[in-house]
Amino acid sequence: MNKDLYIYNSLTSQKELFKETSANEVSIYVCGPTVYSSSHMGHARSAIVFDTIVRFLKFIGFKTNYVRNFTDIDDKIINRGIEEGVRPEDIAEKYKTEYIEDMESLGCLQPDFQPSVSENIPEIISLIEDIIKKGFAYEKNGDVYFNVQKFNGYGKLSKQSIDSILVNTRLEINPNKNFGLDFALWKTAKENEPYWSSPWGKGRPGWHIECSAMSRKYLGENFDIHGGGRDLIFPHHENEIAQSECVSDKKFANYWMHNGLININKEKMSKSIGNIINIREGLKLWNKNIIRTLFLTHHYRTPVDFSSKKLEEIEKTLLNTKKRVPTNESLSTKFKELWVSAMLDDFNTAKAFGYYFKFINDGSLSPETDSEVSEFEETMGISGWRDENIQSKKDTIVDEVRIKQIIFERDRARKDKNWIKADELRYEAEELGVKLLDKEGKTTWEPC
RNA sequence: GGCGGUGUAGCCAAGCGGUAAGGCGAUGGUCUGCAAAACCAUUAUACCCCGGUUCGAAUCCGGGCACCGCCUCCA
Repeated sequence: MNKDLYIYNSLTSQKELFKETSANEVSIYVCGPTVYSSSHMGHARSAIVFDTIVRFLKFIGFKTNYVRNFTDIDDKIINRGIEEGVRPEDIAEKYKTEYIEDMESLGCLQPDFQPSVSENIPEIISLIEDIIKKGFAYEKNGDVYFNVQKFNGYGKLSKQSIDSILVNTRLEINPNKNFGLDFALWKTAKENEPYWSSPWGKGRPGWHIECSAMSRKYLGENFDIHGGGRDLIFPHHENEIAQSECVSDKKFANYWMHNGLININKEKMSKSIGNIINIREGLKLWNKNIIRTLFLTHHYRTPVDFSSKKLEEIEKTLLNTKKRVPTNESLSTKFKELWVSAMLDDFNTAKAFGYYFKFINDGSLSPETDSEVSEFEETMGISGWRDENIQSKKDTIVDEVRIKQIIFERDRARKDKNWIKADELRYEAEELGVKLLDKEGKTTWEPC
């Protein structure tokens, strides 16, 4: 079987043959959440995509060093704390715990490391000192800023020149900055804000520097894969590159992977529009296998429309697949070969799922005698789903006593071959929101 | 405006130079009093438009049109 793995690299805008820096190991850093509110479907997609990628890398024999951070020091957390009259660290702790629980509910394996900014302040300060020493940053009134113009490759990830960014960016007016695009590595604490002591006074890290510091700490100055949502390309990842490479003089991440974003009913999901779907709310309605399958039947780089119509379709697909658990003895050795080769081509889960459905619906797989199906399901993180009740929960309130009465009456009518009466009773049940099912001489019902 | 991306059946979605995966839906059939379920079968000479390269293009190149994202906090 061909073992070459190709990855689309956002930095070069093309698929490249993957070559690990350390034999048979993959180091991967994925940007995690800023913990100031409940995590949403966007976090879910990113986590599921990279969870599946890591599972697959393991499956083909790599050892993985997978790091996903928590940004637990941030203006938004502080603001939230002020709003709620709670200490910022309590806000962060609450949503960190929630996030970990949510990821587990979604069937995502824990990363090898889940560091937080608050635990890495010394590393951050030391990195900022290195940047200043190299002449790429300057201190002004207790703030430290990165000198964007000094860094040669600035804009290489987002494919923009400093000039074009300058023209097209709304810049905050900040007298401490030498240049509009310079960004903060360290910010002076205002009154009542949490702070850490530093060579530049009491303050806290800026956004971006934490990922440079933590990836350096856990994976080294040069590592294999850096991932995150598309929306992080600029400025977050662009700034990470600048901060890291100016110090190390090495390439930061070899491969940049960016997952596509979520739309809700064809509209962009965003904080400003306010159409965020929380993971917890989603999981009340949709089983994790349905959510995973929705995401994984799309290529990770394309947008996904998250709608109940779509989810219902996936539910039906999965239900059908579940019913068609193959029992025959035919062996289709091609299945594994095909889905693995799809995955080797830039983690094409959508194509892999196509083979999965095809082979199961053909009845040409037999999980009892062959581990191929479970191998696939394990890699996609939907293992064991056949044992679970994947049906969505419809909270229809029904009058069970009345339904039983209808069933009884209809049963009698059917024995009398009074089909007109029987049908009338069926319609009556439907009006009560219930569908009657005649199975093996017995009548059952389900909400419709 | 700058940069990036997308346009494939009713809907969703793979495909990335060799003659259109898969899912949902729909239609016909078997079965059932009727339904439902299940099973069988059918369901794009065709990939936004116009040119070009090629023996061959949904796939590459040029030019349009439409939609989306980033450029502001966001996964």
